[in-house]
Amino acid sequence: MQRKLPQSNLYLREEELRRGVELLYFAYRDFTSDPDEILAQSRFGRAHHRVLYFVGRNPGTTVSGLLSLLRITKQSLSRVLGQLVEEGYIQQDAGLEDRRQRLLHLTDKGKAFEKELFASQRDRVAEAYKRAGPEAVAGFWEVLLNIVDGDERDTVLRQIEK
Amino acid sequence: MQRKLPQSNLYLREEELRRGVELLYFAYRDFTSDPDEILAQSRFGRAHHRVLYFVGRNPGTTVSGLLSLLRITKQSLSRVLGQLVEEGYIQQDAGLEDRRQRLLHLTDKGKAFEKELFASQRDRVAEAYKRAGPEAVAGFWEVLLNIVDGDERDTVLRQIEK
DNA sequence: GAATATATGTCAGTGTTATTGACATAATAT
DNA sequence: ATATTATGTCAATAACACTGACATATATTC
Repeated sequence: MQRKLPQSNLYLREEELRRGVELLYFAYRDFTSDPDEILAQSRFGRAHHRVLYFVGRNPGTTVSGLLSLLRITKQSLSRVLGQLVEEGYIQQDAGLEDRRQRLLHLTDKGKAFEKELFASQRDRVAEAYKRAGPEAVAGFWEVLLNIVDGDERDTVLRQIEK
Repeated sequence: MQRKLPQSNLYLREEELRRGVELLYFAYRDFTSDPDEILAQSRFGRAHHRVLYFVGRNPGTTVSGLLSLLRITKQSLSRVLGQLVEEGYIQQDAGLEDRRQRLLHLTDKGKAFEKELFASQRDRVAEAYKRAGPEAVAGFWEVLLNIVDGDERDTVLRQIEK
């Protein structure tokens, strides 16, 4: 746990906080540029990537499951998901117990594309982990998890522990 | 430095990499939602926030300085910057040595607004730092810096050490 | 069985942020 | 004088998100 800082260290504290804000901005900017380059060659964008990614990680999830995980509207998802289904990246099956539901799965084509997109980020993150070392990586996870909304941490933990 | 993992740990490694990808996604999503809420009450968006932020951090920077830091096009910046100047958040002065340049500064109004926007993220990040502790924070910085493009790390370091 | 709720889909309109390409102006450098 | 640089601007386009309204099929409840 962090020791209480004396008041006189408020200036230093602000610098540390701005450092976090800025590193998050720059890291996220570069981290998303890898898949963006691949996506630019197709008619897909970042939103399609997110859907492919989370359907891949949660096979059999439903439309509303995706909606609450991604926190976008049904109309936004509908366009993106519709294109992915139409072009054969995602397969929809009627729910077994509740036939109103659409259970979502990646097709082989979808799996291959997701793998390619993930690989571009995997290499960057793996290299960063290697350079920073395992203890830094643990701190990286810890701080990021605490930046997530308090009432969403359980959802995120369930997701990353799959 | 990370020890070499045996081949049999490749599965674990992929889980660790996906954890980083997912935490970055969720943390960034919530981290940007704070200023977004404030911005939604004005006619400004996330792009305006970034310009306010980096002009505030680099008083006297030029248009091309901002362009290379933010990596957007002149046309995209032009619209956003123009609105901020017109509404009195940013002041432009002709360069002292090169009068073609526009040296950019926040006005008092701009400083106040930037402060309000930053406060919303500061509280979130400060709380996360406190919960995770100083060692985790150091790891958080280290990994994020290594996620940034190699050829941009110097630029980012110069920025965060201001 | 009828009424209500849920899961999903769809239509029309809007706004923000970004892009590219072309061209213009003013100031500096050669 | 000419070329280059820093900035600004116009027009067109695209991705991604939003709201509001309405439709359909299936489940649940009274």
